Amino acid sequence: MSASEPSPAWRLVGTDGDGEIAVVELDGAGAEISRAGVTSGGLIELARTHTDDVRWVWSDTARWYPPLLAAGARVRRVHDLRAVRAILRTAESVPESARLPTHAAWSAPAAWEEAPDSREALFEVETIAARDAPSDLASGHREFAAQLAALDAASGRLRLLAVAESTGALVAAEMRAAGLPWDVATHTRLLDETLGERVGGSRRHVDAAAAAVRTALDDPDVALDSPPRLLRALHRAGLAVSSTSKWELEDLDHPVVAPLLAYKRLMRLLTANGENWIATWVRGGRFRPVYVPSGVVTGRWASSGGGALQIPRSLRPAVRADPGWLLVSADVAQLEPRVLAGMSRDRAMARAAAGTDLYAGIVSTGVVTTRQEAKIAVLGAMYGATTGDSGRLVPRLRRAFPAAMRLVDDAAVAGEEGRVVSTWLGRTSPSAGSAFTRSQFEASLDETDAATEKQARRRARDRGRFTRNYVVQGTAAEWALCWLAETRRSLLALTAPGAEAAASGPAQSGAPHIAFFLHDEIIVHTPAELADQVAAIVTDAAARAGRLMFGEFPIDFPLDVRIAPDAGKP
DNA sequence: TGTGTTCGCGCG
DNA sequence: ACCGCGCGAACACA
Repeated sequence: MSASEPSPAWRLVGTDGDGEIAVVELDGAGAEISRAGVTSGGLIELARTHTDDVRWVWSDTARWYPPLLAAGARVRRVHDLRAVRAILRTAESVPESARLPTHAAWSAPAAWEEAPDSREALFEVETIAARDAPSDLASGHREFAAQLAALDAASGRLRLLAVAESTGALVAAEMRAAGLPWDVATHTRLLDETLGERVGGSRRHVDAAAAAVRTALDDPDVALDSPPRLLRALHRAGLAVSSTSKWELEDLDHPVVAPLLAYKRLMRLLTANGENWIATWVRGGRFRPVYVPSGVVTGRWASSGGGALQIPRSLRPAVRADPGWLLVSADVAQLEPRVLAGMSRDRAMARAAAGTDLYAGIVSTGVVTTRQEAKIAVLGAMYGATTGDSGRLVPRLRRAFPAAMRLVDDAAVAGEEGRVVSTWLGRTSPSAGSAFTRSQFEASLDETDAATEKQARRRARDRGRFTRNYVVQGTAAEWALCWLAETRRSLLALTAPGAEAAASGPAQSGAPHIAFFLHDEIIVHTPAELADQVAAIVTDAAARAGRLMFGEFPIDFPLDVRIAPDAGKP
């Protein structure tokens, strides 16, 4: 948010009264400097030639950016009105006086206001909001002015979040346009190795596992794909299980266990990522999912189509660079406890995180004796575990890292009491739903019964675990967004010192591009000769993200970086 | 025949 | 059992 300058600070694009595209240059305060109508070709030309630091403003990146990308044009910086509005509408750090006005066209439908505890309603609203974000100039200008005022009145951290969120929207569109390089031959080979070769309409190893299950159960007709019928078959065989789930079967000592688990594993791969998946989702050597930035309430990304965020690790070798290109794969170890240390300013925890292995660092403080115990304790602290090994170990963590634990414990109490919580940069959790509120009210009445009280306590605990995890998962998502944005910025600077290079799309110009992003992991597809520089950029971006988020507080974000033709892990 | 729910499992 | 997701298959029901 720069001060008023003679040159334009913002470039608002939208449609005019006739549905034609117009571009308005705005000064730092958001006041109009000039206005011009353009054709769609003219807009592309504008994006190609204007590689300055003027920030584009538009209603929705998913609406405006794909055509530019298809024409090989990219923009450097953007303010995405839809994405920023979603943050500002609920952010606690925006004072009441600066809250966004409810414009009919932007606001959520009544269904959402009335049923805030319905995940389905939320999904509907987000879908409608994305489709219906008004793209006309007048709405955009009015909305932008309101957002600038709200951001001015909010914290600097929320302004950082608005920028990071908008940049994330750019990356999501760019990743879809570029696609993830996917080698069908490798994928097919992995399927053949794991599932066995095709026999008729089936697979050899799948058939063998199914036959072994039927033998072990002495039941030639057992239905393996129907949980209820399989459960009855297990009961007939004398197995005392309440479900057919993997974790329950693992503990049993019975000859059916091994082949049944194998069958489940193979069938999962076949149905989720078999030939059908390849035929549906891979075209021209690229997997192109739709990424949905902030599709998760915590601010994490979601995806739509092809299960982009659930690609099994066993198929990672099918992510394969083009000839002459390489993949730089980087992920950060134990991201969530590291951001917890940063946001709680817990110096003891930061010291434990100083090496590359936070869990080993915790062991060396003496609070637990093994790495596995450290891991279970930390995950339990962030998820709100109360029972088992995890619940038993958490109190030790509370003594060793009081500041960190107080932060998550406070978040849990807030949730149990029906309050909202916010991430480090200021994304605020959804408010308690009507079912929660009604339940707590009914339990508070004099004539309440034990069942109602029990139900209310359970709902309170459930919401407490959600808000406890929200602050950590959401802040981790913010760190990752900063990392992504810093990586993108440096990659652009690496290959686009002049206007010409920036004018070309990534694949056409031979420039490195972000090909995949998954919570705490980035994959860059790059010409081989630039791979070392890209690895340095990704590493440096992680350090920058840490400073953007937590200033000089000494918390490390060490990366595992791998340069290879494929994205498999050795 | 189509629609919505539940289970189970992949990812972090 | 302790957070957040997407997706496919089976199934209940219209």
